[in-house]
Amino acid sequence: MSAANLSSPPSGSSSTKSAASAAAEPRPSNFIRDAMIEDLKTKKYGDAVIQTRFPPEPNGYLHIGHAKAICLDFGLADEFGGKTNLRFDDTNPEKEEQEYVDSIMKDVHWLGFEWDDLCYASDYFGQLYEWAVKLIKDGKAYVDDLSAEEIRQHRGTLTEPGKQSPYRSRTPEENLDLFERMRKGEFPDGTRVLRAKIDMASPNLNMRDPVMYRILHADHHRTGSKWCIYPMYDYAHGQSDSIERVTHSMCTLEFEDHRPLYNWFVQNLGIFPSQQYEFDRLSLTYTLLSKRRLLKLVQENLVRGWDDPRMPTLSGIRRRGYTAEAVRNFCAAIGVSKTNGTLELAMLEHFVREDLNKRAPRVMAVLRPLKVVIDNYPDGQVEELDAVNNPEDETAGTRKVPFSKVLYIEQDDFREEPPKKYYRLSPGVEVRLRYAYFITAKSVVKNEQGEIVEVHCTYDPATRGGNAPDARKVKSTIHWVSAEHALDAEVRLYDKLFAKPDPNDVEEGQEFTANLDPNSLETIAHAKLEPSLADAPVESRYQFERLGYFCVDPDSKPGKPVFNRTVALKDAWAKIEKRG
RNA sequence: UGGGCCGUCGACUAAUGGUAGGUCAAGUGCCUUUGGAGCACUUUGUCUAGGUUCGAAUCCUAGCGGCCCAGCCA
Repeated sequence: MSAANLSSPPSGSSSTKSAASAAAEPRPSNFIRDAMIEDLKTKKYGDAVIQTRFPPEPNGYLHIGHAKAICLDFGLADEFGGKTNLRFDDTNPEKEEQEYVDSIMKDVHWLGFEWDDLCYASDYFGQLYEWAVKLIKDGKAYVDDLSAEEIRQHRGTLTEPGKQSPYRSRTPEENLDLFERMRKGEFPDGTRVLRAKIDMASPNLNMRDPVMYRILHADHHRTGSKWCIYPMYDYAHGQSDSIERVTHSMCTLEFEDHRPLYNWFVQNLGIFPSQQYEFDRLSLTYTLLSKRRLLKLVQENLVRGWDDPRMPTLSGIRRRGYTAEAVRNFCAAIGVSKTNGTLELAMLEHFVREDLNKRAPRVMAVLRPLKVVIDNYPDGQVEELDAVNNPEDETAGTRKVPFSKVLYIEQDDFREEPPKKYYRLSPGVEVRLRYAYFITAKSVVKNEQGEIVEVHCTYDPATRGGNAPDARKVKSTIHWVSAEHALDAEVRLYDKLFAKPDPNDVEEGQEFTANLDPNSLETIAHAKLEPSLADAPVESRYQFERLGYFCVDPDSKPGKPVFNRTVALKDAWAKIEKRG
C-alpha cells in the first residue's frame, strides 16, 4: 500500500469484518489518522498492521461517549486493514463485575463491530508481576511502607516538589522479599505498596514515584482469590498494549499527563513501544456522560435502570430506538480533535432522524384522541383505504387502513378559534384526512367543563383517497384512526433527562440530580393506533406520521403494546407558535 | 501560582505557509396527500498584540482565556 493511497482512504472498505465498515464514507482528516499514515509510510513498526484496542473497565455500562471511542478504535484500524482487540481493563476487583463485561460485549456488537482478540488485563497479571520483579532487580521499583495518607503528604503539591519516602533506598533484595510476601498475602490491605522509583521532584505528579501495586484482598471476577495484589492503571495499561502489540493506543485527553509514565515503563522494561494518543472526550448538552453519575441515577432509582430510554447508555438509546447506524454516522460526523467542547444534542438527534427517515415504516397513531363524527358517512360502513408505507422507500409497499364514520384525530389538530397560520381543522375549514377524504368541520360538542369532546364534520365522497376531482386544494393533511378499529396502546414520550444544557450547573450545595427534568417522561395510557400495529415486534421502529419516530418497548404485552418515542419529528408549527 | 494540553461561524470540525470549507443549529424561499422529508439560498468565524514572509488560521514572541493533574480509581 503506497503512501499516496493512504492519504486518501477509499470510500468503502474491502474488509467484511465489521458491519460498520460497509457504510464507511470519506472521513475528514484527523491527527490520529495522520499519525497512522505517517507511521505506515516510515515503517515505524516494520510490516506490522495497525493494531488498536478498545479498553473499557467493566464497572458500568457503555454510553454514547464510548461509542465515539469504539468507532475510532475499530474504524481507524479497519480503514488501514488493521486489527482491534476488545480488552477489559479489569485491574480493580472492587468495582468490576461480570454483568458489565456481558453488557459491554453486547453493546460493541450492537454498534456493529467485531473484535479480533478478546483480552483481559487480568490475563497479564503474571507477566506484569514478572516485569515488576525485573524493575525491582534493576533498582527501579521499591516497596513502600508509608500509609496512603503519608504517601499523599510526601507527594508535595502542584507547586512544591515531593519528599522521598524513607523506604525508598531499600535494597533490591529486601524489596524482592517484601514484594514476594505482599503477593503471598502476608500483609493486610493498605499496609504496603510497590512504587516506581522515578523522581519525587518532577513537575508532573504522575512521575513522583507512582504506585504500581496495591494490596487488595478481594475476589476478582476472573482470577478469583489467586491474587491479593493488583496493578494500578498506569502500570497495567501500557504494558497490556505492549503485550498485544498495539501500535496506536487511543485514550482521552486527561491521560496526557500519564504519557511520560506510559513511556517510562515501556523504556525501562524494554518492551514493544506502543504509542499513546489522546483525543477529546465527547460531551453533549443536556446529557451526563460520567459513569459515576450514571451509576448514581441507577442506584437511587432516579431512572428505571441502565437501559432506561432516557439514559445516554448504549442500552438506553437502543431501547429508545436509536439505530447503530445513526450512532456511527454521528460519530463519523463529529470528528476527533484535542479541543474540549460540548456538542449540541440536536446534532445527535439529526442523525437519528436522518437514519429513521429512510428505514422506518409510516403508520398513523393518535396520541391525544379527539372524537370526530362524519355526519354524512353511512352508519356501519367500513372502507379499507390504501396507505403507502414509506414515501422514502418505494419497495416498502402499501397497506390497508380501515375508515369508518367515527374517528379519532389529534386534539392539537382542531381549534375552535384558529390562530393565525393555523391550517388544521377548525369550524368551516376543509382539511384532508390522510389517504381518506376531505372533511369540513361543522359543529362541536362540549362537556360540562366546556371542553370539546366531539367534532362533527361532513366529508366529500368525491375525494376518496385524498384528491379532489375539481383539483381544489386544502391547506393541511391530518392523521386519524378509525375508532372502532383502533388499537389501544401505551406510549411513553421521552424528553431530555436534564433541564439544563449543562447538568452540572447547579446552585451551591446542590447536586446534579437537582437538574433532572421532572417532565422527561410523559406516559400516555391510551393512545389509539391503526390496527396494523397489532403484532409489531419488540424493538421494531415506526414513524407515527406527523409525530415522530417510535419503537416497541420490551414491556409490551399481547394486545397492549408499549411504544417509546425515539425522537419527535421537526415541528415547523411548534416553532411558529412559540414565536407568537 | 508548577506541569501538560487547547483556542476557527451559535455548536462541532476541515484547510498540513497560497481561495477560510463542511455538518448541525438558526433564517428565507420552493415543493409537498406528513407544517415530515427534499431542494435552493442566506446570516455569522481564525482569542489579542507584535513579528517573520510576496503571502500567516497555520511559523515566532508576548499576553489573554479555557480544560486537566496532588486516588493504594480508571
